[in-house]
This record gives sequence, structure tokens and C-alpha cells, in this order.
Amino acid sequence: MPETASRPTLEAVAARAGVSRATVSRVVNGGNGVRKPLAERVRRAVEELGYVPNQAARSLVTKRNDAVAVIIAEPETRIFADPYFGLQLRGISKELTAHDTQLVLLLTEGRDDYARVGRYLAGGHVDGALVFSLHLDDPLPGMIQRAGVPTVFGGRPGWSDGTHKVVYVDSDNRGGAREAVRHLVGLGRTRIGHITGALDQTSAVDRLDGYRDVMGDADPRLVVESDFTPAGGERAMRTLLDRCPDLDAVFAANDLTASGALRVLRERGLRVPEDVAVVGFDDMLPVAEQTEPPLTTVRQNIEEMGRLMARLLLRGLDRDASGETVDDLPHSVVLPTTLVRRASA
Amino acid sequence: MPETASRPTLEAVAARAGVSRATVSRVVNGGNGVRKPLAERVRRAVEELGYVPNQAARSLVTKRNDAVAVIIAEPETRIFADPYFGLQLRGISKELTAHDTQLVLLLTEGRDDYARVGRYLAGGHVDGALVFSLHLDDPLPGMIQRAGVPTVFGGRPGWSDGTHKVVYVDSDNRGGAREAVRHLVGLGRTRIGHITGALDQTSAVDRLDGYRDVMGDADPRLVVESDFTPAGGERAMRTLLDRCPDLDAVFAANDLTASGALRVLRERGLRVPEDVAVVGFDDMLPVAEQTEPPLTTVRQNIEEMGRLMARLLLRGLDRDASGETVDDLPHSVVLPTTLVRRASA
DNA sequence: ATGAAAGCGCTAACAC
DNA sequence: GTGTTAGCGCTTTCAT
Repeated sequence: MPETASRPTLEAVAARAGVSRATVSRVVNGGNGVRKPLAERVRRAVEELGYVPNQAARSLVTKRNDAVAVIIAEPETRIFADPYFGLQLRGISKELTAHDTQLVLLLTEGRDDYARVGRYLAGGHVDGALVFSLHLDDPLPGMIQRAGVPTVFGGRPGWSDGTHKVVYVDSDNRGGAREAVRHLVGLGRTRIGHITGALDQTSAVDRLDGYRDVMGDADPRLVVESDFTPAGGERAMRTLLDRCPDLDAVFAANDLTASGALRVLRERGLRVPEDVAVVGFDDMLPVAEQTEPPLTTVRQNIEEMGRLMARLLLRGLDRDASGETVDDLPHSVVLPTTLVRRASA
Repeated sequence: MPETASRPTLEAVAARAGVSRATVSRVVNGGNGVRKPLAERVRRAVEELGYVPNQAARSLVTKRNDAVAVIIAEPETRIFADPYFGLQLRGISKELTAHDTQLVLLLTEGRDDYARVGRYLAGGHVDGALVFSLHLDDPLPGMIQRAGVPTVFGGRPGWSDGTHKVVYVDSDNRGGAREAVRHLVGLGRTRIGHITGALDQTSAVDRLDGYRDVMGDADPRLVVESDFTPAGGERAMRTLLDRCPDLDAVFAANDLTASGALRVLRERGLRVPEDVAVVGFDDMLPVAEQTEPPLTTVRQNIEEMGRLMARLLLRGLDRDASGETVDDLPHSVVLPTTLVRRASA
């Protein structure tokens, strides 16, 4: 398309307002140190010409991009079956928008993509990065660290080289798991099983730890490793039932897993919650509210996590700019979870 | 952060390779018209210095951004409860990545955001836009058209000024609906109800039209307007049942709605599919596979839609660059759907 | 085939 | 306060 008659430049506005480019620039960037009437004249010229600053030219001199990358590395399609992804993005987007910062989305799946992302980051296209690091052996955090791009992680990364300080925002997976299991205990349950998530993700490990915090050294057969999927949940539930027929409750690592477990329970003719109480994790609405019976589960404030990630990153960037001391580095944040009671436990 | 020792420039590479900046530029951009050995020397210098072109500087002169905006306007949180959003993005991302184009995500919710998006687009930050236009009265398409940014829509926009040609990618909602209803008819059902989606979205209208294509002027009480939500589905199902107790099948505008309907059916002691067969739309996995019974539904290839949107846009941009005639403008595409049979019908 | 030089549109010293 | 000026890093004629 004939890029509709190239847009007006600073120069044009300056001419129209009868001032210098510098003055226009000042006005456009906040207008400090420009006398009222002059500024007004400039603003009118801007208005009339429909002037919009050229970001490329600006970046070239300021060395800022006013853009941050959001990197979502998820080889599996799991994350895309997950509405949380969208909520998280929404939270991030809101915060970035409020700071006139653009969101560049980088989705990866596979090694080649990693190289590409590495190059992009190293290319200085963005001022910072927000990364969802989902697997323990993920090379991404290392690459990012090396690229020297300020970063905030979503979920505690299962990675640390001890020297660099990583900043992350996470839900209190362990605490939430404890609350879930305690709830079950409060219901009088004693044979409480746990279906874990994929243990190469810290969230799964933390939830397992929370379970153990409450159950101590309970019968180890009560814990079955799974993978956060409904099918995995079904399999694990069968195993659990075969191993421990006297089971009276299950804490599943997430709602998807729980839904699979519920199906097996129903299939075996066990009543929920009468025979076996079930608690999930996530409060993934389309799932948790639709199961039969609806799921008691641990809710995390996903959107808030996203917002916080963005806020921490932006604060870090501002700090850079204003040259504060390193001690002001933003700290990681762990958000509380809440138990949502429905019919399953 | 002390932006880790500012990155090497073209100049530096040129010096190291003992050539001019122009030559390095040529090599970096494909290397046409540069003799082999020289090019090789330059490439080595690039490698050694870890040179990455400064996109801002490049954009400044080329007037291309190698970035496109993805605009998702969804006032409701509905879209975020919807995994399709992610799939769509994945498709888009794959295609853009293959063309070295960045994805700038613009999420909007509310009028102020619209102005912001308008400004952004007018600012020439991106070469094109991919827009999910979900509501009939959405002002976004108009704004975009005015900004003169090449655009491809996701889903047929319920908007047209007759003069501008809009390019979109959509699923064959009408055809899919027809197939769903025909399937029900093939099952011997005669009293087939329809719970519509939000009728300010073309997808809902098209699905209703598909239903009517098959059912003709059936009892109008068989159609109940709803809103794509589970709660809406419940309400609509109750209405439907009260109005037409002899109902023997329901085609719901999407899976979420269907899941609500299923719940009401169960609550009323009606068996699915024996008493009432149910078909949904979307094949939203976490829902369709988890309902009791699992949902027969119409699947759309969401990821492919995304990929196609990006492809059409990029093709359009290339066309601009190569100055082909207007007749080569990409055309809209409607993707076929497929009926997925599960237990509910 | 390669190099020299002229900007792209903007900001930030520095003068006045 | 406001204007002048010197680049930011790159591509792209235009010479050679």
C-alpha cells in the first residue's frame, strides 16, 4: 500500500509552529521548559498535522525501545489449552500499556526458536523480557542472562547459577497445596493421595512439597507422579485406586488432572465427595466449574501475577535509567492462593 | 543495567574486515553483489564481534518495521477463558517467525484503549495488523482502515463500508452448523433446538443461519438466544425444555454453552444422548473431552486460521513492496470445519 | 564489485 | 527559554 503520503516530521511541525525542531521535541516529550503560549502553538500544529513521533528515529538516539518481550516457551501444546496464558498476558498488557510500553510476543517451540530468541534479545530490540520458564532444564534463562537483558520470570525458574540474582513472580504453590491438604484433613480424611504434576516444573515440585508438609511421611504409595493432563490424571487415579483401595481423598496437582481423576472415580462407582473427596489446583474456570461435581480447588491470581511481573520489570528499567543503587533491585514476589470450595471436597 | 558495553556497529565490523560500511551492509542483507572471499571475511568479522544489526537504525531508513500488530479486542473476559486465543496466536507466531517479522500484541478493553491503538497504528510502528474483530459494532475496523494499515481480520467482521475491501480468514461457521444439525437429523431427531451465541458476533449469526438452512421454518420456539457462556447455556436450556418438552436434540453455538446445557439436562433427569442428543461447536478440548458425556462437536482449525491470517498479510506487504497490481490483493479465506463424534450425539 | 557520502527523524548538549 | 548542531546506525544512490 502506498504508505499514505509519508507522515509529517518534527521538522514540518516546527515550520508550521514557527519554532525550532528542538522546541517541538520538548513539547512532544512533556513540554518541560517551554513557555505556555509557545507550547500551545506547537501542540496545535501537532494536532493539525496529525503528527506522530517516529519511534525508530527516537529509539536510535535514546537507545530505549519502549518495548519488552514476553517469551513463552512451551514445547507442549499444554499451555495453549490453558486459559491462564491469556489471563497472564492480559495482566502484563495492562501494566505495560499504562507505561506506554509495547508487548512483543515471542513464542518458542523447539531448539531453533531458542537461537532465534537469543539473537533477538541480543539485538537490543527490547528493553527487557518477561519469561515463563516452565521446565527445569530450560536453556532459556541462561541465554537471557547472557544477553544481558533485564528479566523477570513467571514462576520460579528451576535454575540458578548462584551468581546472578533472578527475579520472579510466583504463586505460593507450596502454601496452596498445604491449604488444600489441610482442608481434606479437616474433612476427616486420613488416606489422602496426591497426583503430582510434571516434576520438571517447579510448580509441581512445590505442590508436592506442600502435600508432604502436611502428610509427613505418609504411605509413599499415596503419591503418584503424573503430568498435569486429564489423561495423565486418569492413569494416575487408576494406579492410586489399585494401590490403595482405602483411599478417601485426592489432591490433584491441577484441575485438568483432577477432572481426569473424577472420571475414573465415577467409572469405578465411587461417589465424590462421599467416598473420595477431590481437590484440584488452578481454579481453571472452564474446567473447575464444569466437572461433576464442581471442583474444590486452589485459586491463583493469574492476572495479578502478570501485572506484577510487568511492574517489577518496568521498575527495574526505571532504576537503570535513574541510576539508583543495585540494592534497589526489585525482589521476587510470591502471591498468596485461596481455596475455593465447591462440591468435590 | 549498564547496557553491557554497547554492541558493535556496522562501522566496527567494517573496520575489522577492512572494508567499507556499505559492503558490510550488503553482506548482512543477503550478500548480493559482493565477491565470495570478501563476503566470507565480512561474515567472519560479524561472527567474531557478535554483530547484530540495529533494527531502529534500519527501520529509520527502510521505513519498514518487520513487525505486525495483533489486536485482540475483547471487552469480556470470555476470550481469555478460551484456549483458542492461544492456538490462534501460535499459528500467527509460526508464520511471522518464518518471515523474520515480530509480533506486537495489542490487547484492548474499553474505549481509551481504542484511541491508544489507533494512535499506535497511525504511528507507523508496524507494517500491518491482524485483528480479531468480534462484535458487530466494533469501531476498530473503521479506525484501522483510516490509519491506512494493511490488515487481515480473524473472523468475518460484521462491518463493511462497501468501498474498502476487507480481507479476513474465517471458519465455515454456517457450513459447520449445517453439518452438526444434519448429523442430528441423521440420528433420527426431529425436534432439534438451537442455543445461539452472542448475536452481535458474526460467528453466532452464521451458526444460526446454518441451523436454519437445515431446519427451515421449524418451530421458532426451538431457537433460544444466548451468549456463548456456560451459565447462558444453562438458562437457555431451561427455557428450551420448558417451551418444548418434546425436544430430542440440541445444537449449541459452542462447547461452553453445550456444557451448561448438559448440566441442566442431567439435572432434569434426561439422558444424553438417549433422550436428548447434544452437539457443540469449537471442539474446545478441555471442555469437550471432559463433559459427561464427552461432546460431539464441530472442530475448527484455529491454529491454521492464525497461520493463514499472517500469511495473507505478509503476502499483501510483499505485494506492496514489489508493486504488483491491485488485482493481486489477497482474498479472504473460509476454512472448512469437521464434525468430531463423541458420545453426546 | 566496492567505497564515499548523504541522509532517515529524532534527541541532547551546548550556545545564546 | 529557545535555537543550533552534532550525531544515533543504517541503507542507498552515485562515483569509481
